[in-house]
Amino acid sequence: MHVVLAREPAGTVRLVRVADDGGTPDDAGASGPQVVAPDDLPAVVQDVEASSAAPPRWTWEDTNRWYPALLTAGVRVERGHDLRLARRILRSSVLAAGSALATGAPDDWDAMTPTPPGGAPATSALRRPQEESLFDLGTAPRPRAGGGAAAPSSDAPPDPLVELGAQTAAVAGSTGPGRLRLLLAAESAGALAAAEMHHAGLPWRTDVHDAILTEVLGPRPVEGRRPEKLEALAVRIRAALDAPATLNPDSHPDLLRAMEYAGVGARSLRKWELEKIDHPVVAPLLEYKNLYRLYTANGWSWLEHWVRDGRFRTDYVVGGVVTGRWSSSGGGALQLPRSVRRSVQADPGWVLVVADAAQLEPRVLAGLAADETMAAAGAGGDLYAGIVATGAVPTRELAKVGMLGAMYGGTTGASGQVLPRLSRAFPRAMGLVEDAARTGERGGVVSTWLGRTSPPPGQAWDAAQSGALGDGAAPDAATLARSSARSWGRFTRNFVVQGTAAEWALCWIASIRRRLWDLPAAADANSGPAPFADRAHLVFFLHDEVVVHAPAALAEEVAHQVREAAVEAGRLLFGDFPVSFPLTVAAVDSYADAK
DNA sequence: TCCAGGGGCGCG
DNA sequence: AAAGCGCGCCCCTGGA
Repeated sequence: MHVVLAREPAGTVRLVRVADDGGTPDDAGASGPQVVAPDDLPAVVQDVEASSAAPPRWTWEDTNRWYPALLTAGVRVERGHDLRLARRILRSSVLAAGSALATGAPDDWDAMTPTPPGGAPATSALRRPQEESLFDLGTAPRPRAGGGAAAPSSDAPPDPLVELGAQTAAVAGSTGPGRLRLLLAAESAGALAAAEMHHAGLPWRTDVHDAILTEVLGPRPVEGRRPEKLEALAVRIRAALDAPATLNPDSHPDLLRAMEYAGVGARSLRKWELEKIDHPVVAPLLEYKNLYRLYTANGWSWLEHWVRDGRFRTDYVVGGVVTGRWSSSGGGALQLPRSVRRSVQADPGWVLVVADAAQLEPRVLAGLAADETMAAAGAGGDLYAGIVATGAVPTRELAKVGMLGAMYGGTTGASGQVLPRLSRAFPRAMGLVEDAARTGERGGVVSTWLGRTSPPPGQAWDAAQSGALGDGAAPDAATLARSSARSWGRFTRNFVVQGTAAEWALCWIASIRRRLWDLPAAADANSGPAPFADRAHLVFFLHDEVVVHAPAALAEEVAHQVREAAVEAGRLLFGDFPVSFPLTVAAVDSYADAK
């Protein structure tokens, strides 16, 4: 059953129960719309959640518009339906292509911008790029505006009841109602998990982070100056180039000019290119770039702006990537460099259970393509070793680069060379990605296993294709057409794999959060705010990897549940097809100690 | 003074 | 242009 939350003009909230088939629920009893004041909502939600035989699907226009305030009040819900996310999927899915929802003109739902966690409406005008540069006032990655359990804003979207009806009809009339239902449920569960992870935050030891920075960069400098290790390297760079003290190593044009003058022979400042060059400037320059990156991206300024009260919080953007992966906004949460992961530490008496899915994408491809040979190669735990064991390729490294090339569209080097052998050994899996590539090259769309569909190429792509037509077309027009066609083919090739892997990961995380909630609360443990203060809970999610913060006594049980969740995710997607999804799981004090 | 874009690198 | 997918975010530059 759905419980739809609708904001009324008076500021009150109306709860309307809707059966899963779109009708009126037959457990009439207490049903009928219920109107509550916003302040009373958490208690009402809690009550419904506790008294229902099967937990209802809380249905709202945007999870972040409602759920953060519930969490702040200590209320957690089991299931949700995020209308905004669901609509985005249904509008473009080929499975629901004929539905009224998909064929209708764009409306306010399509124009909706996601609400950041904390509930404040997104006011894009407030978001401005950085206004200070590194050495005048110090880097300032800007935290989001907002925060606090703001009342839902007044720019109400159209009626959520109407929208739910349209979505239910679109799914029911689709060519894959089961798949779409699972996809929408998983996407919505992801939205709940994302809000919960924002609420809980990732445990972050400021003192440990500071110690790392001080060791690598030297003490924190006063504003406007480089850290001493960086400054020393700048001096060495200038010396190696015989350049004046005015040479600013942060200025690429300056640096390239000085390097050209010194006869270094580099065309760019990319790391891989510098590494090929034999010149005294290379070593200090590479080290400078390395430390500079740490200083600017994850230095003291980052720490000040993104870590509060021992927790790092980012805005997870569910479905922020076209393929269905999440992105994040704030703090570069999905790019935390290994060098600072030591700072992620469990609270005293707690542990971090870190799990990642081994070779997720090729395994997903095996399931997608129903390639039993490839699935069997993965049965032993190391898919690449399994591929070697079939005799398809001689080494694990070749198996790995070959599979990556197949999924990304690589054609050159070792990965291109082993492709024919992989195609012979695994015709179904290789055939599936090849078909996806051909479809993209023609300008077509492809879909993930559960029905998320790729966007069609844009106007520039169309123009490039038609530009190559006709006798008068310039030769480079044909080149452009071919290269953009191939490029789009690489995108669609990867879309089916990356997107289905994201679906597996959503099912995994959905299962994990449900299982964790079923574990016993720890009587004497206290970590962070309710409702997770005494319970194991998710604190980080990175495409194919999760971190759970758990009372130490529950470490083994959590690890077990995380593994069971992976099995469940595999079943949800691929039923009895014998593809396995093994995990690497570690219970550690510090994130740096995993794997 | 503002801001889009280039170059670069972190993560999966 | 590394050899190919998907991102966020840093700095600086240079034109408006």
